Amino acid sequence: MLYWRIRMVNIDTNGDKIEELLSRGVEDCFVKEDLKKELLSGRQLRVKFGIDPTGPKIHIGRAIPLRKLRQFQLLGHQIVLIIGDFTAQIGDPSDKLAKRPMLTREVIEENMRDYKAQIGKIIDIDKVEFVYNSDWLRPLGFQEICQLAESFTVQQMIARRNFSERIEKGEEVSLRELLYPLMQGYDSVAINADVEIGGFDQLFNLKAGRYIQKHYGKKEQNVLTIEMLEGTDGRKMSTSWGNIITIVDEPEDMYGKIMSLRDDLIIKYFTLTTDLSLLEIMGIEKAIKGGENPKLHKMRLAREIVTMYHSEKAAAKAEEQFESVFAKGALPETMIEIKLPVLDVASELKSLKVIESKSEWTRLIKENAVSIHEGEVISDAKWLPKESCVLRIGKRRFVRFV
RNA sequence: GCGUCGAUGGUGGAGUGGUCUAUCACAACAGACUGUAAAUCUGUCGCCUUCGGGCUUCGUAGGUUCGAAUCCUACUCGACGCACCA
Repeated sequence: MLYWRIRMVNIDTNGDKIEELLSRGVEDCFVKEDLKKELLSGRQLRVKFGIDPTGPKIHIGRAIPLRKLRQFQLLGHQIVLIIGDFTAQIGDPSDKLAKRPMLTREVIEENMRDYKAQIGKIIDIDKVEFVYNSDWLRPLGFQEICQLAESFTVQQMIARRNFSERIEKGEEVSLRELLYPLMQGYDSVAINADVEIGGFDQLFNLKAGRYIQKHYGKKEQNVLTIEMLEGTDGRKMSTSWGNIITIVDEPEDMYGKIMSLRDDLIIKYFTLTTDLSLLEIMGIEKAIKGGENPKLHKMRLAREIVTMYHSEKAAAKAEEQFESVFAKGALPETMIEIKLPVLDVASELKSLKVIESKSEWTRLIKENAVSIHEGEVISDAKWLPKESCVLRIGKRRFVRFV
């Protein structure tokens, strides 16, 4: 009896939580008042988020919108994740000033494989509705597409910045790219979205959803754009810069990367990537401004993040190792080993890729960068180890002779 | 198809006949300092070396010249314009 009750959900309408949901890490909220009203109404909202299945690894920047979804989920709202398998094949012009190549079906499948396991670290996957937008986009015929295209004028479309810029510069903008926002907007119609979340670069696409929903006689979705997070060195996050932290990084690795974060980003990282209360974060900010050692707070940040994606235990262990290796200069647990009768250290190291060339070796020697662990500095490029020992090159490279 | 312009070290980007391993910035590496792999400062940053020096780089292949990243020719790739579609 009363089976349907099982499906009913309690919606949390706590005003403070809603306020935080609407502001923390949020770049822009459109229409804020309406969304607030909806959240307070006690109705379960359908929250849309599009997953671009091109990037297989989730880094902590990409995790921010997911964490925002989590907040919605904790209040009891329904998350709908749209796997953009169809749109990804078309290619999104959003943040790229260049055209993107079409992706093959196989590549998308490949990318999607461990995606779900990753997002499961952040949101409760069992409560999430997963949909593929090829389900409704692929069957559309030309007639329907024309009807859809009726929702936008060319003027509206080319007013978009990264189209207009390219047109001005005389670069080409393919018709296909103009179609992209229509498809993403149509997704909102297909799933009856009440709210859509996206990065700030998605603003145009998100708002397109509103036009298109209206065109189809539906209520317009509210839009929440999320702040972008800089990489550990302060530049834009990018795999090729090597400044990203993925949520599947090993604990030690994750911890170390966070410790190399620039001091001025500590507060932003706390705000966007942890669950610490805003009050507490303000306290930290004040403490650092008051001259407290930022290192301590950065360690706290590293602990929080590692705990979130691994465990408290892993975080403690990572911290311990970090302290012993970097702060106290102890040896790492594993290092490259070379069997002892060695005739030429430089070429040996070169073949093991410890150094790039013999010239580099000569330079390192000149810079007093090579030493026997807890022993003398080596100043002769032709030095040979007589007995087992550990060679330290710079701060981070260690080689053991056995 | 025709035409114009461009291609330089991990990246961006100078250099238009010799003084060019090639300005500069970023990245990277090392040293000092420290609060950590942060910040800052200093140095290094093609390869090999008996440390004297030697050798090799500027899209590819030739050519001119005593001498080329720099001039000429061909080719490859890229950007743009024009033509075709009408």
